[in-house]
Amino acid sequence: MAAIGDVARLAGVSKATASRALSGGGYVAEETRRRVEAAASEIGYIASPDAASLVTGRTKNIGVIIPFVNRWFFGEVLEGVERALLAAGYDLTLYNLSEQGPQRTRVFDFFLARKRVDAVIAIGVDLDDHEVAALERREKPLVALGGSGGADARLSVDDRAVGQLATEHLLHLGHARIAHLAGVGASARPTSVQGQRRRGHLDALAAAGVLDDEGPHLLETEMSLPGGYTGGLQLLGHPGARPTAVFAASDEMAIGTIRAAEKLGLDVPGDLSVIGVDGHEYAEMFELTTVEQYPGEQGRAAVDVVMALLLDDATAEPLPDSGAPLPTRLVVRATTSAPR
Amino acid sequence: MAAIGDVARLAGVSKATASRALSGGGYVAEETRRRVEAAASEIGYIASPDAASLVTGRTKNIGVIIPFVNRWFFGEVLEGVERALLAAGYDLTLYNLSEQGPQRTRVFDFFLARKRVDAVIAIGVDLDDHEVAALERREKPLVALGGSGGADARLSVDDRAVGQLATEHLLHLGHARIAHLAGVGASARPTSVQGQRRRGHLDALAAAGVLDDEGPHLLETEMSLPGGYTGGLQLLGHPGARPTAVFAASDEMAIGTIRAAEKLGLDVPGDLSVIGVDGHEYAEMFELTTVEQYPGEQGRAAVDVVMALLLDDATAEPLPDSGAPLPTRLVVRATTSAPR
DNA sequence: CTGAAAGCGCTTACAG
DNA sequence: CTGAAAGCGCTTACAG
Repeated sequence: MAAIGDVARLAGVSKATASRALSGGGYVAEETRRRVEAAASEIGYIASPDAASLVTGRTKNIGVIIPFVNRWFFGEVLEGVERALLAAGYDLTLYNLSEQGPQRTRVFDFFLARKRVDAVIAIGVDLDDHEVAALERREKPLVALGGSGGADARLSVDDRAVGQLATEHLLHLGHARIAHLAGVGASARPTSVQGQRRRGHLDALAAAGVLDDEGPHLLETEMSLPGGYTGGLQLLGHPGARPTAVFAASDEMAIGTIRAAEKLGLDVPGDLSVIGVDGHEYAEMFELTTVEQYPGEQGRAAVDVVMALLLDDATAEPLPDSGAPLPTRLVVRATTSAPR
Repeated sequence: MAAIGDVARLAGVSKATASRALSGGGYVAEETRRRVEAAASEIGYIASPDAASLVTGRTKNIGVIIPFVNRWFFGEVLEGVERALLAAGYDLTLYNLSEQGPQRTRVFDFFLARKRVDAVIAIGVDLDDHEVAALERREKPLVALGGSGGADARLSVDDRAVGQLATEHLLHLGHARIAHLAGVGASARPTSVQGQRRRGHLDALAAAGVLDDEGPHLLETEMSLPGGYTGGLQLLGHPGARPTAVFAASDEMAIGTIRAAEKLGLDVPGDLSVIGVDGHEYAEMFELTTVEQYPGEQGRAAVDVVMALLLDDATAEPLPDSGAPLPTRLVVRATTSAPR
């Protein structure tokens, strides 16, 4: 188990000098540095991160908490975060958080409370007060991507504007009976992603004065493809005034809705227009009109902010991207058209 | 920054006793233990894992290397691993490996080479000699789930049998012109998952004597839904003897193929039977016939093996599940039927 | 530019 | 059952 003492001996210097040559700053003669490096690589020396952390207080490790790994948006963000972290020489410790429950508290009170990470990135999680407090006590920077609850920095799409834009697109095409398939919790938690999208949808309807047509068609369901399928069946199978358009809160839901429409013998977009949100990798294949966002980029941006926070420490430097919402873009494809 | 010394002082014992009371084994009077625990929770003490690792050599941290996070199978496995690890009190450090390239070597030579993990779980990765050597040098247990290359233990589905079963199902229904949509690299790397599935497919055809019908219809493509879509278009759009059935190497490919068939105006299963592999969460919605496997369980099983390896150390205890292939099951739904 | 020494926060023989 | 001491492998003032 090669330790730094071995390297030092082989190079004929002290451990202090070996340490400085290998990692720390400090002056080291060029010639000495070369000798130390040669010695290190000769015996395959790699510093123990634990020992280094113990003295520097830095772990070079970032904790990432994320509610799903197997939803497109979250998976994309995670890959973006991982790539950026790796490039910066950081490890990523993953905490896949279930909705609620004892396992979740365990993560905050036990895992995250230990001093093993330099900072935490929370992706799309709604932090409650207890959780924020648990993190604050450890004085670790917390950067959030979407979600809600106290954080040192939060990157976020303007989900209300997204919802508004999606619905405006449908209104613009001439639709009046527009249903919204929202994520579970949209009305209960207005600050959540799904809540904001729903809010924007209602804003657009209200602004267009179509709200009272015959009351809004709103349904909450899992933000997944099967969720969109069963929700779509529900929305479209109901007798009476069928909506001519659906704004689904995610592309996965939108694709499920399209499938449901097909199942019921409805033509998309002839009988029903469908718009989603995300820019999912399947969107093109399904010719889905959607409001795109760029989760991979978002992950990278979150890492940039973390790195800035870790550097500046107390300094109140303006953070990269601070303030401005993350970019989104309406992409019109073939699942939306004027109503018949 | 509460340290164990503070706890000890508050409880009126030595650091050694405090340590024993809190974590280590060793005898501690019940009354003393209570006092120490009270003191610890009073000041919110949590042991520094780095300091503990330094002396015990155990990090309570497992490295997981995985090629994708955003493919259903891999996401499921990852969630299963994460849950099991969390339950065991272990952290999960994620290494999302790109196919090849400098970033990949960096993970093996730099990240994994450090002493930050107690063991490594490799999910669906084909390790080359250099990589295996890099891991062996660190004497960390390596357990593999699928994939290939040296490992201390490998859990695996019998992919050859899976391919055979899928094709036999189609043969049994009376199909003779059966195409196979294989994963990229299936013929180049016969030991890979996609290679084994292809092998099993060919076995079944050969056994049934239909191989020479007019030569096998084989196409390699990305093991994703868009991959299945473009592959399906290719396979089905070709003039001449169109296959009456397709065995797709994954459910995502199968769903893409179904979509392609619909696009071409073909009825499934009337004009084309489709079978996949996985038991994807979308399978039911698409009424997809498939050979199911259980990635969440597989992840959990891999963790069990790691824990056994970490416990037994040198002991050559028989590992849980050792030998037997992981379970799979043919689930017949509505995308396969007898040919017209 | 380099070395000796102290110390990061724990755990673990070793005595008692 | 408990305590004093050594040590895990580094890094960082402090002298020189």
